[in-house]
Amino acid sequence: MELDQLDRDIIAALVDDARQTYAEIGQQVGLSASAVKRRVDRLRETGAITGFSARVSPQALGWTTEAYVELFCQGKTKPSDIALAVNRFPEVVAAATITGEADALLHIRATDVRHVERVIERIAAMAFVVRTKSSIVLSRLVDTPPGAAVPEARNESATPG
Amino acid sequence: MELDQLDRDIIAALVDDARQTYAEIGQQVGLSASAVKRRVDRLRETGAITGFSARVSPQALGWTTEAYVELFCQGKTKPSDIALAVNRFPEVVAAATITGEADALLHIRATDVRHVERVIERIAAMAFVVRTKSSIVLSRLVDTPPGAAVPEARNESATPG
DNA sequence: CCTGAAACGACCCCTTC
DNA sequence: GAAGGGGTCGTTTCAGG
Repeated sequence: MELDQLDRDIIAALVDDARQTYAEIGQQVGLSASAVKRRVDRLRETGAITGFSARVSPQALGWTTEAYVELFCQGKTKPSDIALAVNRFPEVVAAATITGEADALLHIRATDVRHVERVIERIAAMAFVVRTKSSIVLSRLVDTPPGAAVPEARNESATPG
Repeated sequence: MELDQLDRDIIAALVDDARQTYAEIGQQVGLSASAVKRRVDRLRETGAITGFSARVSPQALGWTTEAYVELFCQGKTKPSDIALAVNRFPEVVAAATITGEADALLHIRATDVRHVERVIERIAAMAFVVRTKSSIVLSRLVDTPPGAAVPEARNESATPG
């Protein structure tokens, strides 16, 4: 589907604060409340906006430790096998198959380092896993709520330096 | 701060759908709408809930490609230096310093592989960067909206297998 | 523009320390 | 008897058509 600048502005506004009223969004983007609502409804129907969610502080919920784990799997392991397996761990908040030496990269959130260790232990014990390589997160530098940036506008990135 | 089970249930409900009415949430958790609102207000004040956001489909916005990039930096590079530098790239949606060989891990979203390449090129050109090691994401297996799980309840993970 | 509904604040009640 | 948390009600504002 096609998104114009107004759609992108509306999305950016909703990513910033999903509880704004349509009138408030309208003021920001230069539309009436009704027009904004029509566009938001359309954006939801077309799947550009998939829902609305509360942003929570993992720390406040007790998730103080995170880690990235590279997964090295047996030759014939299917991505769907990995997906099925890691989905059973609530601690695995993200996972993807990747290029390079490892087959997959997992992002884990846990209550402490000991907890991370237990989860990795269990994952490593799965049949198709040959070995794992973990990195504990020391400090988070960036954690962007996605969707604010605008690829099509060709301002792909600032030009640092 | 202290979170009881009611707070956790309310958070889970809001993570699932931030646009539910207080009355609806109240039905789920067993409270009146007013009581829910009071708790939500408190959760926001204390920082457990940091805001409300629209969930967007990166694909629909044109971000079809992602990559993870390990950063190897010069000996005396400070985390804040890395943070400052990578924050200028809207394509860097997450970054953290980590244990292991690499100093930091970046998560990049871009419009296509060529775009990823350009961003990595620019990052690699930064003064403190010695080298980079990139992995393109082939397929995303898990992408959890964080906050649904409940660490304190001691159901740390399913027991797969 | 109009209607129904939700948010919001005020007030009272109950419990607990 | 003071403080914290919950329920009820009335008013205002927003969503939705």
